[in-house]
Amino acid sequence: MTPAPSVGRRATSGGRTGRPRSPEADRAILDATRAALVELGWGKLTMGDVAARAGVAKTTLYRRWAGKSELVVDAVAALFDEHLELPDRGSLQADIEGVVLQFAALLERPETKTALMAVVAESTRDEALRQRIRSAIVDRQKRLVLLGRERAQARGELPGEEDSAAAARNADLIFDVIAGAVVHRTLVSAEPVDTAWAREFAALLVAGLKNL
Amino acid sequence: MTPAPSVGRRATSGGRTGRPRSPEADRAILDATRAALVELGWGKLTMGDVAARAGVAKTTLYRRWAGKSELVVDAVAALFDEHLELPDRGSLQADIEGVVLQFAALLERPETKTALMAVVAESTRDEALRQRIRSAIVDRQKRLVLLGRERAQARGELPGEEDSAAAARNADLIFDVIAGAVVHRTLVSAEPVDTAWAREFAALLVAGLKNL
DNA sequence: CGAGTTACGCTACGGCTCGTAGCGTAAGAG
DNA sequence: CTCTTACGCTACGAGCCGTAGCGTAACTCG
Repeated sequence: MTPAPSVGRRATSGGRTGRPRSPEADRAILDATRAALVELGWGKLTMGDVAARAGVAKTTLYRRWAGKSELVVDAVAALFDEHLELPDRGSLQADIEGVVLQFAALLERPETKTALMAVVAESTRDEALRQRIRSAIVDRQKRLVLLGRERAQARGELPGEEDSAAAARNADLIFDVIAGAVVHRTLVSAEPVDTAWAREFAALLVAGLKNL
Repeated sequence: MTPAPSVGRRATSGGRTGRPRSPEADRAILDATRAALVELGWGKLTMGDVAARAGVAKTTLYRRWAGKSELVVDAVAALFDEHLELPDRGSLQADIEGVVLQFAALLERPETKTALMAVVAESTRDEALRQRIRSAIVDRQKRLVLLGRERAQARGELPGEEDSAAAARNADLIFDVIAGAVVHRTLVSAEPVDTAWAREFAALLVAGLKNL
């Protein structure tokens, strides 16, 4: 959980004087942002519109977020916080299917569908935004991959790694394969990620991992 | 090759009367679009700026393309036309490495890097744009996958498919895995796709395909 | 060659969004 | 009660959008 999505941070109850920022405003703004994404999509979403929906002055938005990209990242990051977990389903194959379906469920929401690619595109020219996306969204996803591999190794399905650098590289590879495939299927091919697809994909990946 | 990137088509030399559209203008506009993408990125690229660079009136752009998205799709599609091929490297593993490096080389160009994700994001709310991207870019990529699989089957590295519907599903799966992984590695993880990564990825995929 | 048709360049425009400044007011801390 | 910071509101210059209108250029057909 991000305690304060603001740009200039403050300790929540630590010494700082003056009027505190309204937490209700934060919630209202992020809710309004998600609603606007659903109705308008990334392209037609404007700061003024979000402010109006949230019942807040436009200047208040700019006091907390540098622009549309940062605002939207925080708005969708909250969804990732709420909906990402990895229950132990007993086998590597089943765990992968689970995480795939979970990624897909998030990506198929109209809010995230229209927003994620857009902010990533922006981030190719904005290193700070890239870092924000990484810490707010990407790293949270990657944790599931690391957890899944640990479990598989504990079950004896996968060998433990000798070299820790190679282990890290391998985790990055697996992460790019899983997340990339789901994203590409959903947004580029525009085909649904259903249980059948998840099963075939997981089978392919497990076969690869066990026979490397 | 797209003979005419215009919206309203005309037969090139067929009966139509009136002044023909200037092919030099087309080239100049698409060149200017790519140059503007390199310098400004998707977000700050404007139609007026492209028109000025191309030495063309802004109205001329709008006579041919409905908007920024369509223009950029055609501009980057030309790059895919020029740089996509699949020389036979003798093995499935080597062919995959080749196609991965080729995708990556395209994605790492500043023009495509900033533009591809952006237009895909737009396309989630614009079916016509989605089709344009599909026919101008995605289908061209997918051909390489189909070709690579045929070769592998001819070499005896992969079994021939029994069910043609299953074969098509499988090709889609492989395509999403390859393209998705490369895109995710390049744009989200922002790590380079070098020969080492390509080798590891190809090894993983080949192991999966052979042991399904 | 002349008439018809389409493309082009140019100018101008209303409309929208951006991001900021300035002001008076509200809400906590000491 | 005073200090400090957040808030709402208004207003603004700037930039871009997409289109209309006009005169001119290029090509086809009779």
